[in-house]
Amino acid sequence: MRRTESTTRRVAVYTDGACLDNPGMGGWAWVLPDGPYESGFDSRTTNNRMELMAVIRALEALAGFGNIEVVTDSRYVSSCFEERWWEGWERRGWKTASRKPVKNQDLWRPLVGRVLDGGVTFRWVKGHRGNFWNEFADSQANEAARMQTSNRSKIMDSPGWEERYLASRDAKEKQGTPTDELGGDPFEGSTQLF
Amino acid sequence: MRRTESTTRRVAVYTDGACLDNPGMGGWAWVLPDGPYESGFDSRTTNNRMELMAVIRALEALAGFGNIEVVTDSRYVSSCFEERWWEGWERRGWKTASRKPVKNQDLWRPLVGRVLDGGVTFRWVKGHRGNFWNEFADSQANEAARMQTSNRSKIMDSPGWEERYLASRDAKEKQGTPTDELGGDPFEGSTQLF
RNA sequence: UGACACCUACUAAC
DNA sequence: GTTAGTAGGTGTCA
Repeated sequence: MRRTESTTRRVAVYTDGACLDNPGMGGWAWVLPDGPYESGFDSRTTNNRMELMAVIRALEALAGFGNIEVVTDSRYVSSCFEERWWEGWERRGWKTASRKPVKNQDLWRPLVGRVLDGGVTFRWVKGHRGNFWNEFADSQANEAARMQTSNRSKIMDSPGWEERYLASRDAKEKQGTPTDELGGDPFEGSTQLF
Repeated sequence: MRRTESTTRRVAVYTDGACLDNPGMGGWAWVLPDGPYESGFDSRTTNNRMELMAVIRALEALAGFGNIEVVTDSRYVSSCFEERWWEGWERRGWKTASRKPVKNQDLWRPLVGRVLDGGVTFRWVKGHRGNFWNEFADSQANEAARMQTSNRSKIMDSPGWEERYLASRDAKEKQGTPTDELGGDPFEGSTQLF
């Protein structure tokens, strides 16, 4: 089941979760820079579950891409893979280092499985530090939590949108407008296509 | 060192701090209703330090009163005593609940000490909600911050002014003009004596 | 003990 | 609408 790397081009997806009153009303969102995004909510959840949901739903929606970089501001999410927490969990039968059951296993188990299938990497960015797409995902997750509403870009209903997204992204990068870097204004010289 | 309650009559002192650009140019002020007031400034400070300074300088200037009610609109100040934050700080060696050093210890430590000596209580009022003396203190603190100047009522140089303040306040209250209540205009039927 | 996130509250400003 | 100064807390892991 291991996927071939670079059958498709790499995409970076920004994910974030929000939770009012933690535990409380939650929201999650993922977004492709200058591309489609999706958000959802839960009426009673935790911040960490929403961070996980954002990643899980992103990987589902982006199944058409072979190489996905998940950008999150949650160490809870990124460290699981970057520091290989999941190896200890499996070795100990899904117990933490202090021998208590790992929380949120209903979300962690499928996610770990999907990541082991390959084609998924993680990048951590500090939250609220001016990373435009991280903050965009944050605002979408917050709106979803606050309004208890979902959003989904219509473009994802039309087949082949992945190739068109990659093409438009490459065109913009040739113009010298990187869509994936910290600090730069990704709207500069570009149009929101989706 | 615990003071005897009601050796002297109770006074309410309104304190406030202001800060332009936080951190930036700051000012503080305290005021006794229809009585003396004092203000001061700092060229580079924070809003919270100015709120603390207002209380500290008030308690110094009002040492002649045995029972002082400090009226502030800062939860940062009032909650320290009303919710006993200081107990946790001392228990944890002046660390916050998240194990980081308590900020502004140079101001907090002497203030906590003074309050523990007794005769000081706190009352919180919401800022900018029409409490006349809170807003008066606010305007004095703002002027001090903006002009970087100090003010101090001359009456405080004449000995025994405390008793005269209490007498004049009681006379006004007999006229039915409470000087210490929210919403009422304390200038109604009264003259600024100091 | 550390880290990150998610909040809640008040104030101060822009 | 935004940011900063500050505290209290929970969600989670090593």
